[in-house]
Amino acid sequence: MSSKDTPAIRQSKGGVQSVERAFGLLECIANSAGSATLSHIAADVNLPLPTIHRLLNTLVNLGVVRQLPDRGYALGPGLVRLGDIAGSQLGAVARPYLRELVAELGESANVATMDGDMVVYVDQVASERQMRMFTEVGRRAHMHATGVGKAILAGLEFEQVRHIAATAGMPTPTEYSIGTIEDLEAELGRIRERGYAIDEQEQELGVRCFAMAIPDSPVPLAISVSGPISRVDQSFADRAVPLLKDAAARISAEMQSGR
Amino acid sequence: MSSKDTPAIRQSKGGVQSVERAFGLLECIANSAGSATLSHIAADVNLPLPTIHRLLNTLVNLGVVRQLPDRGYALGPGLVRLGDIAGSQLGAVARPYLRELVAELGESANVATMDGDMVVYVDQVASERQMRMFTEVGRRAHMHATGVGKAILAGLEFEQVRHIAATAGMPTPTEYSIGTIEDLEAELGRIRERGYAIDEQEQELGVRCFAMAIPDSPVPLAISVSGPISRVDQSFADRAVPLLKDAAARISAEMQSGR
DNA sequence: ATCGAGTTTCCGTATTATGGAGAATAACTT
DNA sequence: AAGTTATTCTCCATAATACGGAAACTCGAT
Repeated sequence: MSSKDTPAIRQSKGGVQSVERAFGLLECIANSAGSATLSHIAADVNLPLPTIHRLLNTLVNLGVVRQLPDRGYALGPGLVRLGDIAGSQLGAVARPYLRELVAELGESANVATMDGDMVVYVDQVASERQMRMFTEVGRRAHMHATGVGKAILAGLEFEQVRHIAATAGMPTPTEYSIGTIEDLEAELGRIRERGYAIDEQEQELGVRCFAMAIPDSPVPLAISVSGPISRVDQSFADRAVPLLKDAAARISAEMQSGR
Repeated sequence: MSSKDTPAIRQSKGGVQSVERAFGLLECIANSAGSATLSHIAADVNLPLPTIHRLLNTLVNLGVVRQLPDRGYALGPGLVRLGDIAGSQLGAVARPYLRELVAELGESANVATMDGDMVVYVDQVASERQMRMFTEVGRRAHMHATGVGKAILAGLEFEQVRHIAATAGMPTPTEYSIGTIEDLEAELGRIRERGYAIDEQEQELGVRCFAMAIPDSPVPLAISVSGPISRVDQSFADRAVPLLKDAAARISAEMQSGR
């Protein structure tokens, strides 16, 4: 999928164009699943070949792009590192609060963000229980089928929700999963009303999860606690929801204030 | 830990300095756990304030850096996205082969690359077993203490191995871990001889792992299968090693051909 | 061996990033 | 609260830097 509307490279005034161009190239390679040849890139971004070549060379030297033996270009391991750190730093703000949640509730707690049209878990504090939920950090999942995802979606315009559902699709991991855009819309309404999302065995059978979006977050962010339905019942919810709400508010405050 | 030897910003000739500087700043923020203020950054990289400011502004506009309300700077979600794509693209080539390995052997399989002086896991296919190994994608670990790390080291010059061990250090996570450069050298010899690496409870007690480097890879890459010692025994090895070898060869071939 | 698409190097030009000086804003002090 | 200092941000003349046209080169195909 080369691109939809040839975003070229956004040139905001006051910006350093070499840098903007460099990231334009990265973006372009990212969209060109796998490798991209020099001329293929040149077709996408509208720049003369020597310029692109010089820029790419610089990126290769930095380890951000790697050059394949067939001279194609691909994203390099340097980006993996930076992205990983970026993710963990996002999660770092929330971690102490997750710890509190786990300590008070005894079930695993997560933070996730939206990346593109999916949720990606950026941090988790696992419960000490023998049987516990655990979600790999970095794992990506469909938004409509997770508590955190639905919590984030509830804060978006429906137009955007529709677009996300369209591009990412709406698979149903379990028989309880939401499968249609209408059902999703209705569910998001309920979430907005009550202020938190419930994942009722929608992601995995036997697992219930309560999730809440972090208000006014610079990036979309949500936290959740989850565990087996046997333990995570109504009385659990009664204890969990106020704690979640409190944690979300404090995380929000801390992100606002910088840190 | 501001930095060890103030790497400043590496200025390789023929490179675009704005871009090199921009990544220098990202690197600097990455090292400054969490946020970094403008002047804090200025102390690390040796550049005048206005220059840094302009560069950071550009990065903020690109979504690669986010500015906190207290004017501090932190890595942004754009990097999470790029890093994630970079990782999945590295892993994408290997994933189908990992799937095969998991299907045939029933234990988790991983791909990792070397980034700087550590290994970073770029993809994993987890086994279906209840008790299973799992390694977060993006996780970094010391090279001498992991199967994949040792497999990669075995393909390097000893001078380089020595340098990596010196900069990264040689901690011993378990009593079986390799703790001295001499032992490591000897172990690498054995690995070269037999063609694959064994992690014998060196990373985590109770876990054994067989790893093999991908030959002639554009970036250092290795794959592994790992699981509890009870299941991952000699008869497992007999089945696993040929499969690993085959997978490594096919991944190598596919990476050579580009795409 | 010849061709041609794609890639890389060269180098004079002027566009682009630069950083000193200073205004504006926030933080700290009395 | 008002004064003081530290830090961040804006301007703009300067020249250093990135630019891109043209040409050399590499590789795969005929």
